[in-house]
Amino acid sequence: MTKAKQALCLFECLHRSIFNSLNSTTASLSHTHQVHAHVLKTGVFEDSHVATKLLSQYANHFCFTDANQFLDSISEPTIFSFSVLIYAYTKQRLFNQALRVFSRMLSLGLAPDSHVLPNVAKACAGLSSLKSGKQVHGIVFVSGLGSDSFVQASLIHMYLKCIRIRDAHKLFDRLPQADVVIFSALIAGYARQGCVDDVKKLFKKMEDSGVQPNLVSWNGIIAGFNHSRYYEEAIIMFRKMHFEGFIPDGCSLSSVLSAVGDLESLNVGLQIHDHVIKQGLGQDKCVASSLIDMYGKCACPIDMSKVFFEVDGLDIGACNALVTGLSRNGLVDKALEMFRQFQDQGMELNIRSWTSMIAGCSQNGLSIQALDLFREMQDVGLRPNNVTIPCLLPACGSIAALMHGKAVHCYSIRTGISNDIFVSSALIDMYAKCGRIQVSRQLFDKMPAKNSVCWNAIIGGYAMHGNAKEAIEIFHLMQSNGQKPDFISFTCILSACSQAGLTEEGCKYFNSMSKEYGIEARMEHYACMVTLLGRAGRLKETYKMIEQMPFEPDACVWGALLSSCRVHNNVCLGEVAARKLFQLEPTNCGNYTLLSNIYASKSMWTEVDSVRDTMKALGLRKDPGCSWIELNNKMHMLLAGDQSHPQMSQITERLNKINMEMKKSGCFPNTDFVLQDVEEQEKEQILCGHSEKLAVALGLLNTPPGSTLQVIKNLRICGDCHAVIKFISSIEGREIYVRDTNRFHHFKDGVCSCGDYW
DNA sequence: ATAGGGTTAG
Repeated sequence: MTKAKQALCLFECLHRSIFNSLNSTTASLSHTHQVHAHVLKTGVFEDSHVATKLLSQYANHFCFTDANQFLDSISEPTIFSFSVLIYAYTKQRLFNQALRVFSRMLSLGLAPDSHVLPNVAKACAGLSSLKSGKQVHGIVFVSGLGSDSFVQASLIHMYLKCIRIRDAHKLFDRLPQADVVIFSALIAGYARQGCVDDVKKLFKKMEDSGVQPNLVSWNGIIAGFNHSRYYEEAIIMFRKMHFEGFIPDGCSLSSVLSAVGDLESLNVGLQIHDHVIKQGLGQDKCVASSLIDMYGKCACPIDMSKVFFEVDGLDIGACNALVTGLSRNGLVDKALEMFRQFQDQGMELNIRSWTSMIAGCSQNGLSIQALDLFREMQDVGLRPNNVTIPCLLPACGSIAALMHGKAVHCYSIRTGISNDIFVSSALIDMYAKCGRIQVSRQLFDKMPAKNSVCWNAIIGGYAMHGNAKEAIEIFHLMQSNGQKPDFISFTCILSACSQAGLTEEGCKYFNSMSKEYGIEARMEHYACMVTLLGRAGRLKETYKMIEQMPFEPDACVWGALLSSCRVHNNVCLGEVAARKLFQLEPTNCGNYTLLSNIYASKSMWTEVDSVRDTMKALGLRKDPGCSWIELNNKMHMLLAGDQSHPQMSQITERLNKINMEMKKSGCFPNTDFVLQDVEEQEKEQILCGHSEKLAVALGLLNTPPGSTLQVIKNLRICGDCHAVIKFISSIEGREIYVRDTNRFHHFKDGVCSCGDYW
């Protein structure tokens, strides 16, 4: 053998070993780089096999920059090279990039083959881009590859993902013969649309054509029904599959568990959990996530945590399910703790994680925290979407953070999600809670499509503002527009009637519920009726209604009665309601305070002391009155009697001045509202310290004359404060909105929108 | 190197 021949042989061996070393999918990145360098030196990269191998290695390592550079360096890239890159991009769900590579391939005049087209169709499906999908279909048509079964299946799949089930079916009907893969894809597509009958029909057709469904076919149906919220159907199919002798795998179990969770069927959930254990699928990430989700939805936080801690390693799905489940079960502090722990552990939290935590805070009264998290989320580079926004907005509404709410509204417009039905309903509610009912109405009128949530949002908004006329108008408009009222609509309309003192109207609507609409009254409707009748002073009638309720009244109903008794200072019924409430919610301070205030209004100081002693013995402290005002984008919180605000001396000075003015014009402080056994002068002092007055004074100090003020209070507005704020609105020429626990008070020119009825 | 099925935010 000549030396040259030996060298060539050696080179070939080397070449082959390099080639083989890249066969392993686990070849390290540095090794790939070494081979790349070697290949560049020796020039063998013109070998398309080596080029393909190198490209796929880079793709496996997510090194798309290197892969693209390499592709650029090849003088005459083959269709293989492009194919590999498109495949890798599709696999990484980087569909846009996959399509970009494909169009580059086309521009070089390379004709697509039956291998690359399915991946391209898959990228279109992944993007749900019907436009690109149709283009690919056109290319398939021109290329004459339309009869390739892989290509056909991928096109059908693309149309299904783009919710073009008819187009998919058209292609399907043209197939000479469909195999199990095609049937399964189409059936799953129908299930995703919730077309129960079509699924059954196709299933029969499949069996008639002699095609046997397999596990994947069943899983597609179960997942599809779960996706389209046909939860019962999903469970029925799971049972059927089991009955047919298929052993459910991780895919079947995760889908069916999700459906079980939404139905809150704990017993079924427990059975399926047994199944999971039997199959040894406890470590499957998706199964674990849906188990956690299921226990969370079935109000079993302990079992939920157990599943979470039994899974090895952290999985984003499981973490998100845990955070959601904890908040859902009122353990929002624990949820926050876990959320921070995940962050500390370097977990890469996604938009769902943040949205879930924001929703948890928002729904559990932690409004400020929700707003902080929203900011923090954007700081780490995540963009809120059409789910995040409706989760955050209730927090803005709850503390009347109008500036934040407006910013979120602008963001929704910029990102094109403001027409989303959930987003716009949440905006309507937020503006109403921030006192801007006219803005709510404008948004409502502009909505292109409305569901009951939107109608209820605007009716509820009007109710909160005491605009019963508008609320009733919309309630009827809703029906003439073909939208049937649901039980929430009635809660809104009843509360509107009760705010406005429309007692007879309210009774009429209440009676029509079951008679005309077939909606049985729920707890919240009875609570509204108690408020409605109670406020009108018809306390005996109210009590009779409670006694005749078809189910056991809850604390809301008794609480409504107790509040009415406080309004009319009815000791006898108040004691009855309070006794019930002390049993139902022994740690709710508000109930003790109300009873004590009823006694105090009748100067029954011994009884007042006795209630106070009970509270002390239970370790309870009265909820302090608390008001908020948003000034220059910052929320200020003022507590009754609290002196700690930096502008407190100015506040006091301003209030004293107003007091003098009032006395001059013949108005004196109404010390009946001080429910303590103290001297008259001290009573005046106490009234001056009420949080709503402090907040209004702070607003006067920090805003230009004539501008509108808005205050929210955690308790019902005090009668003296109501009188003082009316006076302020007149002498200062200001519109002042005060939202208390029940409704809005709109003070203008010395009168209040509630007509002094609240 | 190519086609069908999974979970976790409102």
